[in-house]
Amino acid sequence: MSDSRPVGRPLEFQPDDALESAMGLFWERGYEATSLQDLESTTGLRRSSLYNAFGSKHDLYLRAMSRYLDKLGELMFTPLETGTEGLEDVHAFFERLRHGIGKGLEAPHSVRGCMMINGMIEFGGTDPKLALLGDGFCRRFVSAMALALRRAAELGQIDRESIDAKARLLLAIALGVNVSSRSGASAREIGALVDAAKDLVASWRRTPDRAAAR
Amino acid sequence: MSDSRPVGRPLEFQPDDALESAMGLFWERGYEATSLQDLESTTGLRRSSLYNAFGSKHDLYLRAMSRYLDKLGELMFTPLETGTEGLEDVHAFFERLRHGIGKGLEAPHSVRGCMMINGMIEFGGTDPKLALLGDGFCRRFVSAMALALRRAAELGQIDRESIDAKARLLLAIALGVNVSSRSGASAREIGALVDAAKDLVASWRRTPDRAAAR
DNA sequence: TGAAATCTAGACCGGTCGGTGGAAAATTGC
DNA sequence: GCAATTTTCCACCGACCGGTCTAGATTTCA
Repeated sequence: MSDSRPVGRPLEFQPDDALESAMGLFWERGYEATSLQDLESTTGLRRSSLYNAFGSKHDLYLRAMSRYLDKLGELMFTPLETGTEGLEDVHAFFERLRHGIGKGLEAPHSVRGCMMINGMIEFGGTDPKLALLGDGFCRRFVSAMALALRRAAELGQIDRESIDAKARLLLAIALGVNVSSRSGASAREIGALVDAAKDLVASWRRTPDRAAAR
Repeated sequence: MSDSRPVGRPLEFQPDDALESAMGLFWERGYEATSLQDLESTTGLRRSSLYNAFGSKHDLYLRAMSRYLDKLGELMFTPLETGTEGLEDVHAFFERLRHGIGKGLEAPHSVRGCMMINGMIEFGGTDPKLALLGDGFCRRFVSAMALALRRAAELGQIDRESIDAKARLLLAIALGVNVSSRSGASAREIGALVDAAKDLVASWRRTPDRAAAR
């Protein structure tokens, strides 16, 4: 079971580090616009090392995307899934969205949007493996959000009806926020959008008896 | 003032036709993934003719995008701007969105999403001219939507408050719908999303006196 | 008919693309 | 030390990239 120490010359680099910087480049420029030469210079590795470690450019991209999704999931979705506060967890999610998907993912100065969304649009169903990742991403978003909303219903904060539809609507809004972000919207604009989303969520709140609906 | 008939050999093709098919290709594949060779074969023109008529690949792309925006504006935004029905116009907008942005723009079998959104994501602020087009697109969306909502307010259908925020939220949702569409969501899923958007709009309706808030 | 103007066909350009192969370097077990 | 193994370096590959150029075809005007 224990894998023996490999024989031969040892790697001179940390594959994880290389993957991390490759991820950053793909995230910023997309797949087609990133050349092997670009990857060489930002990872500091030669082509052969990259090939040896990851296979083709496309394989490397897929690996980078998976890594991105892992991080994203932990940062954005896990809290939604494990939270116990119902609506507060949903608000917290949008608060995280406001301050940038990049937080904790080492966001650069430039705005990159969400790497998964960028990839889905660039490939547009062309690449089955990427489409699968994209599908998983959307499903996880919806299920995590629905989970939090269902908990909110249990807590009596909102109605039990049409929770899935609500979750899907929030997915669409989050997608929209990311598109806006990537296309250069100001922090103010993104902030306003997040506020609107949170208002929407707040509007689902059951009124204790009759009071202000908003 | 009257431009005289040009001297020399006349064009053997309709520039508009070429632009139309180039638009279709860029729409489907994006900018980087579309080669001059691809453009030659789908337009049926040689490089020199394309260059003669449109300049560089990038110029051609920009022209194609402008054409797309013209059509899109007329099909999607003009009705919103000239409508007189308030909320009904907004519902009609989403109904148009449901049946595909491609309608009237000769949507192909495959799903292409919105060409402008695809472009904004692919370039991500890299290209100033495209960014300008994207900005104009978003602004027009928001202003047209706000116009319709303001008319709805005048008709007493909704409150006058936070109309701009509502319009921006609807933009985010529409962006999200297009992303979902491009990344291969089924017609059913898109339909559910549009339904949720319409429900949201409907929820803004002022209750005549007390009746159902939803 | 001929000069000027414009367009088309397609060969051609240097550069870059993603990817490969081979020799040298570095480590292992023996 | 030696064979085996693996990685690194870097030159090199054919293909294709966006873009240019020239020769010849086709038109208008005189």
